[in-house]
Amino acid sequence: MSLKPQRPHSIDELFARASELAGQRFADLAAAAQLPIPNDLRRDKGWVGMLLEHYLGATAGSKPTQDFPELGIELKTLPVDANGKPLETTFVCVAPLTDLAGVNWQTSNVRNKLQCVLWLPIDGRREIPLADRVVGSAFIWQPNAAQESMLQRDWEEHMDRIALGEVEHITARQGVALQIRPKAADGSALTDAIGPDGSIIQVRPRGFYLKTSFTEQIIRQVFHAV
DNA sequence: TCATGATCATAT
DNA sequence: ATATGATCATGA
Repeated sequence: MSLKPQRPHSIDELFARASELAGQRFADLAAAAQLPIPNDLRRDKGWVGMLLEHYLGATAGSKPTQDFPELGIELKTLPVDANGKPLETTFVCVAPLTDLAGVNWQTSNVRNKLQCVLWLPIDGRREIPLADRVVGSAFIWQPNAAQESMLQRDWEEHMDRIALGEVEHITARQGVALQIRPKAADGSALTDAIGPDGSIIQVRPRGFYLKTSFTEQIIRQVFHAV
């Protein structure tokens, strides 16, 4: 476990590697990877995700693809509390705000990323020192029919508003499972979007996120269903 | 208390 | 600026 793993060649291999991480402390994983561990995540919000990507051999970089495209799998960490309840929403991908002709749910980036997810629950409790937090039990999830139609309905509602030039009227309260929120480095980041009159306007970039109520049901379905 | 809107780091 | 990885922190 101290060596950098090679890229997994099968889903079983990937899952086995992920499963081995259960119970391991971030401090030990960081030490083995020879990575410095921050005191907290305030300035390193993606640190845990990057650390686990490293261990599982995910492709680094900023490509808009699944983490393991040859396996058709997306890797997502999920910070949870002592009861296994998600503490944060889950970022999925950036929301397209222009050039929407031809975009549909079937070929959407959201559906592609969520078709098969290797979830890695992690201890997200801020009251526990980052070094002492541990990885949870990995599980692979694919949306069932009800979940997929819920995601599709939300996605289509959001995209309709965007197409109608109502992006600035979208709030995180909209959507049952999938919400849209700002996704940017800071308030100065701007991108093109469709305005109320159909012309191009500048707005804060937006992203699709899974609401905690949705990921909580996934957790329940996997760990509390008998 | 908790979710929304804001923000942080890094690579390209 | 946009993509990845997300969590922070304050208002409700």
